[in-house]
Amino acid sequence: MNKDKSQLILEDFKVGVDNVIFSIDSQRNRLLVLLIKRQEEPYQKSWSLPGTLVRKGESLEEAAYRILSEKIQVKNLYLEQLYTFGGPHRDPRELPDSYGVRYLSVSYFALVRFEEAKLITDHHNTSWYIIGKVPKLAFDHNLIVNYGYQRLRSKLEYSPIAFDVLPELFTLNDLYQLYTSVFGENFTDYSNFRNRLLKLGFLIDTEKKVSRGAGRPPSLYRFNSEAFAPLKDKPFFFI
Amino acid sequence: MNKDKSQLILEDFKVGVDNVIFSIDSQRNRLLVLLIKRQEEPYQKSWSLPGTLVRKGESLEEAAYRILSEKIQVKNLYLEQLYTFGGPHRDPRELPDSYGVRYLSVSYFALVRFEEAKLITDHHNTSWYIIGKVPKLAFDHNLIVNYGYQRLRSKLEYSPIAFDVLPELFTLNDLYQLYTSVFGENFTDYSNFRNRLLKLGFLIDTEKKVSRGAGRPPSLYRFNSEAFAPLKDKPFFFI
DNA sequence: TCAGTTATGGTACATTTAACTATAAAGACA
DNA sequence: TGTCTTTATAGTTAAATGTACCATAACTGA
Repeated sequence: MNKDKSQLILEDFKVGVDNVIFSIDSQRNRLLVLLIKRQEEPYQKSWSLPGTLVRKGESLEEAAYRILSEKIQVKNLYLEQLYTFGGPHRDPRELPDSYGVRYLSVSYFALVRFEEAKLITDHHNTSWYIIGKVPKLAFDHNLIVNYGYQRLRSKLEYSPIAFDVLPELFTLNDLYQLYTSVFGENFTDYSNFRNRLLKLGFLIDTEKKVSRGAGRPPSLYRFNSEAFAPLKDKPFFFI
Repeated sequence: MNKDKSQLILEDFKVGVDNVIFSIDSQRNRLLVLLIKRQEEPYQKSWSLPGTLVRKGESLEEAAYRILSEKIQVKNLYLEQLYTFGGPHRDPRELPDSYGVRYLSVSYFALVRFEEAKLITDHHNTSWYIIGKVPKLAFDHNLIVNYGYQRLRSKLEYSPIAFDVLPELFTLNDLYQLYTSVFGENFTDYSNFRNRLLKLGFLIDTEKKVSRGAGRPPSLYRFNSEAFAPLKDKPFFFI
C-alpha cells in the first residue's frame, strides 16, 4: 500500500554460518565438538562455534564447507543444515532500535572421525571438547550444540551417515565403535548389533580379512547404497 | 587481514519466510496445502507458497505466524521451522554479479485441520491443493513443499503434534482419521491403532460420551503431555 | 423390535527383540 | 609345539511386540 512505509519496516541482514563439528573418537569411545576461542568482541575470549559471514556469490553450504576446511583437514565427512536462528537481539552488535545491521545464523552440523581429522590451526585457540563437558559458549551457541547433538543421534538411527565418515572398507567393529561413541553405555551389545545390520542387507562382506593384533581377523565390509534405498524411514536401532 | 577487501566480499540479504501450510481434511480423508497465486513479477500468475519479508524487530517465527494469520483464521495449529534455502540466484530479482540484494528464504511448515481453518482472503487467488496434485510452483517452492511433506510424516510418527491441532477433547476416531488422511491406505487398522496408543499411556479417557449419529457413542480423550515426556524418541507407528 | 453402524475388547499366530552361549581363527608365550 | 588369551562369528531361546482377525457392546433409524 504505502510504499515508503513498507520500505521502512523491512530490514537488511548479515547472514552468518555456524558449524557444530562433531568428531568421533573410537579409540577412547567418546564424542567431541570443535570449539574456537573468540579473539574479538563481543564475547572476546569466550569459546564459540566456528563460524563465518556468507560471502558474495557463496551458497550457505559452501560457507559451511569453507569454515570446516579452514579448521581441519579431513577426507570423509558428513554435513547437513541444522537450524536457522534469527530472532532480533541475539547478537549484541545489533543496537536497540538501530537502523543498523541485524544478524542471522544458519547452523550446520558436520561429522568426522577423530583419527582422520587433523587440526590446521593453532591448538591454543582451537580445541576439541567432550560433549557433555562443553563450557558456557558465546551467543546462543550452547543451544545450537544441543540441537546438533540431538540431530546427530536421530540421524545415526535412521540414515546411513556413518558410511560417509568411515573409509570405503571397514569392519563391523569399526562401525560398532562409532555407534557406541555416540550413544554410550546403554547401546545394544555387539552380537545383536551384527545380526540386526547384516539382516538389513545393505552391508556387503568383501571376504577380505585384516589382521589387527590379537584375535581372529575380521572381515571388511562395504556399504551398498542401492540396497539401502528401499529401506528408508526404517530405523536401524532404538536406544 | 585486508579490511577493505573483506568488506567488499560480504553481502547483504533480504530475508523472507515461506510457509507450507498443511490442512487435514478428515471428512474426505486427504491432505491439502495452501497456495497463493502471485500478483507480481517474478513468476506473475504462478502458484506459490504464502510468504513475506521479515520486518524490523520481528523474529522469523513471528513472521511465519503473521503470514498464517493473514490467510486463514484458526485456533489450534502446529508450526515449526523447516529449512533455509539460501543459494545465490534462486530469486530472479538477483541480477547476475549485481551489487544489489540477495534473497534468502527460511521456510516453515504449519499444520491445521480443514474444518477449523477459515480462509480470510479471496478464493480466486488463494486455494487449497491436494498434496500430490500440486502444480508447478514459483521459485523452488515445489522443493519446499516436498521437504515439508516428509517432515510432516516423520513428525507424526514421533511427536505429539496431532494434539496441537485437535481440540482439547477428541475421540480416538478423530485421531485415527487425522493419521489416515496423511498416511493414506497402507496405515495400520483401527483396532491395532487403538491398542498401541492406549498402551502408551498418554491418552486419558474422560469417560464422557458423545453421540454423532449412528453407532455406539465413543469416549472423549485428552492428551497428557506429562505422561508423554518420558517416551520421547520412541515412535508410535511405522508405516 | 430389528437391522445397520460404530466403538470397544480381546485372541492367536507371526515376527522381532534381547540376553546369552558356543565355536572359530588368529596372536602370544612358555 | 601346544595351550592360553583375544577377537570374530554364529547360533539359541524366552520374552515382548506386531498383525490380522473376531466377538460383543451400545447406540440410531426405520
